[in-house]
Amino acid sequence: MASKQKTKFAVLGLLTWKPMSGYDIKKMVDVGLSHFWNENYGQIYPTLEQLVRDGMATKKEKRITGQRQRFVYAITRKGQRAFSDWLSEPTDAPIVRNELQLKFFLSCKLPADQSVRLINEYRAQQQGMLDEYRQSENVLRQAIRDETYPDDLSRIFEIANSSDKSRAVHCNIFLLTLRHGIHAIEARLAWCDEVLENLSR
Amino acid sequence: MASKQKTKFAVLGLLTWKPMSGYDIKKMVDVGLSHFWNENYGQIYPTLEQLVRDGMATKKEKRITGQRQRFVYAITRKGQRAFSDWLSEPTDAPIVRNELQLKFFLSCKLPADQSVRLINEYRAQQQGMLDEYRQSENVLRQAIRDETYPDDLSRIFEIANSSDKSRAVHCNIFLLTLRHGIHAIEARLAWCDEVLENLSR
DNA sequence: CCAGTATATATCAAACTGATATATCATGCA
DNA sequence: TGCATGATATATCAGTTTGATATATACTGG
Repeated sequence: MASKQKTKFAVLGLLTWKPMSGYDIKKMVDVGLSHFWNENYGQIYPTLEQLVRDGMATKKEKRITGQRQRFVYAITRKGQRAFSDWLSEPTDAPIVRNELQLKFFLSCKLPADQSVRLINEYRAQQQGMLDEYRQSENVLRQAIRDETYPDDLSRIFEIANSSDKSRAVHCNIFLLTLRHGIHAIEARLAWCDEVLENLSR
Repeated sequence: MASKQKTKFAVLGLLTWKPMSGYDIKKMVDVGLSHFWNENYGQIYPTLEQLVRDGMATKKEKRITGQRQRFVYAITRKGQRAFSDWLSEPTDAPIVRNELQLKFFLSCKLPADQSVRLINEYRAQQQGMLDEYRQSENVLRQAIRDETYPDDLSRIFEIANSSDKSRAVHCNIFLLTLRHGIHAIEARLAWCDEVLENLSR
């Protein structure tokens, strides 16, 4: 198999922001990238080891007194080059796995109320996600406008960086990618309405 | 591990339409479900065997003279029940892996023209897909309106079913799920414009 | 009659997933 | 003070999934 190893570049990319531990990386992905990406420990830790072996990252134990053992990884020049090369390579089209679409598609021979039920559940699920995203959006917009970084965000930025200027940049990129997620959900909701109308005819 | 085995239900669901071979199933997924699902032979053939072992499908060799060996699988009562049960179970939220979003996110510290280049490429890629989808949409809409099924579609429906009434139902479900894909792409294009505007400020 | 393509089944190493095991430190509260 | 709960942190692994490839037959046009 040709292998894609996107994880490698995701990790490398995050390390260009600042040195991190495997745990930090996981949290970063879960908090900030979850609507378009995911990684898991089973992938992160071996990748980190591999990066060290390939000379793309260095591993250092950071034991702050009275704190748990931490291994912090930093990107090397070679790693930066590999990351940069990857950015210029052709980008795969988005990959989607939508279980609802599958169920809906496969139910077309069944009574219509079955399909309506599926759509209504999907609608509710997506609306719930939209509410959450909108809340995050408001927090981010306010932070950017006021140049203040409330507790909700401090956690993320503690990891991501320190300086106020970096915070602004980070807030902005979080907001921009979140907007992608919001657009995607709104599209799904619009589709639900369209289908519901089609089914009621 | 708890195992998901969605493939099992995807296969079962397609077999509720009509008996098919592994090859048929793969083609069906590639042609009609590709914008929200994918399966591969490495998953389909073992799943088919497993379904037979579990008494959820039957395997029959259909050797039409002068044609290649074919194993056609049909769903059993037990299989139908399993499929029906799955439909009622909670549905996973859509899973997305968007490499462009990842690159864009990770590039926020680099010069803005890098980001602009990424977005422009994404835009072009998505616009290309939209053109294809729109073309399929037109074919499907025309087929439904005129109750005629042109060559483009005959291939799909040869697999999917025979009667004209079933064709209409199939055309409709293909159209409805295709609409989901179109909404999704339009949302991505709208996001591109939004970001481009943000970056130029 | 031959090359290229479509049909069709099958397999496998490599990669990925999600859950779990282990351990340390912080916090509140009874 | 002790003790449950939760956050921090690293690590592993069985079970799943992926994508590529091997094999073979039939069809199609030049």
